[in-house]
Amino acid sequence: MKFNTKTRYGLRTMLELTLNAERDEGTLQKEIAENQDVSVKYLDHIIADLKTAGLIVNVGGKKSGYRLNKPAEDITIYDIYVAFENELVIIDCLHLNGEFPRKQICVLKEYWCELNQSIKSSMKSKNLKELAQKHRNVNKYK
Amino acid sequence: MKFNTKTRYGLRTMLELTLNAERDEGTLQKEIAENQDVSVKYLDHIIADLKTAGLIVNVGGKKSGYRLNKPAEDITIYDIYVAFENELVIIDCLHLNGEFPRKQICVLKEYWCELNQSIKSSMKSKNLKELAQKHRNVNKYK
DNA sequence: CTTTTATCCTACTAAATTGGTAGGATAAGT
DNA sequence: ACTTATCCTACCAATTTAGTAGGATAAAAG
Repeated sequence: MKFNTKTRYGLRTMLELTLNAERDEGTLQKEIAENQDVSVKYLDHIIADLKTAGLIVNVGGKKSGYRLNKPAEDITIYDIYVAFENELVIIDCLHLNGEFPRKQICVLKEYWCELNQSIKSSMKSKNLKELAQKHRNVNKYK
Repeated sequence: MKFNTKTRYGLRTMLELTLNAERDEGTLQKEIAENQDVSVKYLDHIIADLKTAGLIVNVGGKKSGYRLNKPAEDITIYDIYVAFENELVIIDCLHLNGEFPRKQICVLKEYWCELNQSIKSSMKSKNLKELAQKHRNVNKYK
């Protein structure tokens, strides 16, 4: 029961882009790799996933680099999670409908469903803007 | 981000023992295996873990079999989870204190911590007695 | 007291997943 | 023309998962 490193690095990447959002240039892959202490090569995959999910874009030309593809307050932790995994499904059989072969399955399946929903909504309730604000606040006097 | 099958089978096993708690005999491994559609051999591991965790006991003698080792309302989903895994730690570095090498780590770590706590307390807030009652209620008129 | 049956315990394993690295093609800026 | 950044596909070692297998032990039944 763990989140994978892609999601974690992906979240860091997204937060970095959010913090850089106001500045003139976009953010280069190399820059992110250095700040987040991950190889450029591995970041390749992470950025590819974030792009595919439509969360970031690479604006070319002068002052090129990656930028968020929508306002930071419209990107939740769950959006970032889903960029790397499928929708959150904490036990495999959760999507199955219809027959319940085992006598206890109903009530337990219901429980897993509730937990699944609860985790999902926790992740949906936090967006990048909040995180960035909090970060700025924490680092204000340093 | 999934719960493993041991935890799922373990929970089913525990619920079955709860539902059988009032009857005279304990519950045999074989019986559980049949009801839960899992091999006796695999159940071996599951039961071993539950025993090690102190959640069940095997009472010998006449009317032998497994029983809960404490009242059903004192056993939570989280207790069962912990019988199969360690304490819930959704990202590896969560326990680290002290240095934060990356500039964003503070606020993100804080977020992961909160999520971790929230999942934990969801799991702690549901106990076997509630599940069993709900189950009985659902199956009342069948 | 022998046989059967249930539990206990250790070892093994095939398949899937994770966390990357490697190589090169492509494109674009200088 | 050269360099640098991105894009894209393939590969891989280590770990985890979801079991099976074999046999020792204990205890109940006949």
